[in-house]
Amino acid sequence: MSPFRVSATSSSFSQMSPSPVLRLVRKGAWTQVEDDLLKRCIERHGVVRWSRVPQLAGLNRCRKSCRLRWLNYLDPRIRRGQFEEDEDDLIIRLHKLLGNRWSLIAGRLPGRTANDVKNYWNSHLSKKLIPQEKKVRACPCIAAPTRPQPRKCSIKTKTSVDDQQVNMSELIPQKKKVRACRIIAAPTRPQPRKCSIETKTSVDEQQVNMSESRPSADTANCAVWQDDLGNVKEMIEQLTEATIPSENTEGFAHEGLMQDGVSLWDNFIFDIQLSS
DNA sequence: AAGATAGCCAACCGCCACATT
DNA sequence: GAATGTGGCGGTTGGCTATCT
Repeated sequence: MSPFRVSATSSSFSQMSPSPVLRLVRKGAWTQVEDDLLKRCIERHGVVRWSRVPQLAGLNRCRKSCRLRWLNYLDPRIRRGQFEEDEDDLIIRLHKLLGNRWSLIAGRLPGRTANDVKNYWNSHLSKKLIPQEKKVRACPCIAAPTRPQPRKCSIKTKTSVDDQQVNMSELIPQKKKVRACRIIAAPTRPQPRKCSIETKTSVDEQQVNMSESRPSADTANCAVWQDDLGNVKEMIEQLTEATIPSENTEGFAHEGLMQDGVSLWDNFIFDIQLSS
């Protein structure tokens, strides 16, 4: 496969050249030279607008590629190497609470990136847990969706659509499918973004819609999970304090949970309170 | 030794929320 | 309010490597 592809996204045009001209953007594995250029650029300018980085660094890469490379590989704070047992344990427990919110989970693991955690989960931990999960699923009272799944609602058909998505599509008119899926998923997840007044309102609306569109059994399960989340902040603090020394979590890890001076956990709890 | 298969992981893609124009 | 730009996220892909037959 050629390392060059025609970028068809509008963002790729704008970030690479002032005029929206179709051009080739390099893709695929990064070379040492590219790494060096990107590193030097970040060292010199700091993390400025990612859209400017390719130009500043002299890289023929899109902004997303640069950002990803930095965040997942070049950032000196990244810890490489084997996951330790306590990290395994923490990931498993956090995943139980948060689902596939990899960035949040990674935020509690100093030096680990969301991509690392996700890959590690998919290749190691999920397999480890399959036998346990089967046991749980065998019990009808705790069956399947004890919590709504995080967003995964593209109209695009997939080969492996799980039962839940099928049910959902039956409940929701085709036209509203995409939006409605988000509505169902949203209140169950910590919102990593700033919580504006509009956002709060929309969460409230989401709640209403959720109760309209969800089958009663699911609603009951939702309620169970919300109860479960009642002490989530406390639980996670206990989890991380027990596993990761606090001085480690203060710096890198905690940064991941802060946005514009607002703790994501506070938003998370706020959203949970809204939805209960 | 060689081909097939499985596992890992870096990178890409599509989507979304928010900010700005 | 609509259009556009941007940053960020989770899911998925594809290439490389290790292991198996």
